[in-house]
Amino acid sequence: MTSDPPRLRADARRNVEGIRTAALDVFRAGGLNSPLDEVARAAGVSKGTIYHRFGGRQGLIDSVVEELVAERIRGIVTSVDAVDDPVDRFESYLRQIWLLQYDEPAANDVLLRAMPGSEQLIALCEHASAAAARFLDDAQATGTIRDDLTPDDVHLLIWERGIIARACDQQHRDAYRRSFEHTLRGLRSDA
Amino acid sequence: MTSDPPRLRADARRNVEGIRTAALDVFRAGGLNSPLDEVARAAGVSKGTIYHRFGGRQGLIDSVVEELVAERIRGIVTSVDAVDDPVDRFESYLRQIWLLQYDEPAANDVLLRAMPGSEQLIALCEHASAAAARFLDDAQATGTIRDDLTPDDVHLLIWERGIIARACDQQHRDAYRRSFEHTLRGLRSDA
DNA sequence: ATCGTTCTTGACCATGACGTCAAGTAACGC
DNA sequence: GCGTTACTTGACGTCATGGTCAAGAACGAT
Repeated sequence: MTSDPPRLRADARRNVEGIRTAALDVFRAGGLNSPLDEVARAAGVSKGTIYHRFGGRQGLIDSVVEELVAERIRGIVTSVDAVDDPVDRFESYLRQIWLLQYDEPAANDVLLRAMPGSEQLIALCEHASAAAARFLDDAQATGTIRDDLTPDDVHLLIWERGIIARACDQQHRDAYRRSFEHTLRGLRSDA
Repeated sequence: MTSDPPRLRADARRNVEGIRTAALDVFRAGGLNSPLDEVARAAGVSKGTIYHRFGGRQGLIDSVVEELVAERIRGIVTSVDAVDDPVDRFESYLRQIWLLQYDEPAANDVLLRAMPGSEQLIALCEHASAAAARFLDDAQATGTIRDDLTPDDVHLLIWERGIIARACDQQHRDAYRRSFEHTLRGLRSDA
């Protein structure tokens, strides 16, 4: 199972590992569009090696994205799942996703991107979407959250926050939070 | 007054005009970051001429920005000024600015940018900011708009919308409107 | 019509990214 | 140890942008 393809030579294996590690660091810090040269430098390897081993950016992303963000997103879903009040649950889901988008450019890229890649990622996104729809539904049932709100709206709100978060070097976290609280309030039913 | 600097040669005058016109078109369609080569092509002139005549992008912008957006922004302020109800006035100001940002990339760039330039532009922005502050204040006086809202918040809301509008090729106008209505609702006082 | 001056041109350099490949290097099997 | 083959390298090609400048073209004063 480790040696499906004939098995790599020792230096190759070493490099693959080094590159993955470097990619985790670099992508974590700068998002999935960080220059590959930077990853190469961080791995102490030449750009060519990355292309040779991973086929290019997409291959590299596929190979690390799971480890990069899956846990974070799944963590949010399960931790939010434990919240009792349906409205709190819905709102804290959004808050946490929004903050994740601000704090982790890579996760944001994943949430934003048209999801080019891996099976697991698609599953992950569906997991999150399904959870979001569930949270929304429960919250609407209490009458506190507007019932003209659709899962697509939620999607859109996340997308928009992602776009804003990408420009975050120009905005402080507090301002970011303050402003999404406005939006959040707007999702509640009218008096 | 027309001939403060010694007066240009005929071809130069012709080109300056052509470039300004082309810049209006190009910037209108693609925002203030459109490649200067595109402006040059549209003006039937070489890139060098633009640099020679306007000193670069900033100079060119300075020379057309007034004509490009001032009227739109002033128009919004005065038209909104005529609205009776203070809350309507405030909200329709935001709606109109936000739509302007969607519809006119160049205006959006002006609203977004740290305002590098011209005197008149600074005056224009202060005019708009002052109006916004006034609208906010009046609206808050009615008790319908949250009174913890500051002019800075309004600024921020406009900035954020601008960032989103920049990515608008990926979003329909209706979705854009729908989502800013959520935010708008969130600016009202709690029951 | 001529000539000095003003203007314009487009080829040129720079930057920063992606992506490729011939040639050199190092691991592995024997 | 040594040859074979897998691996790596880094120089190179490309594209899209911003920006410059010497040399040639156009103007207009005389």
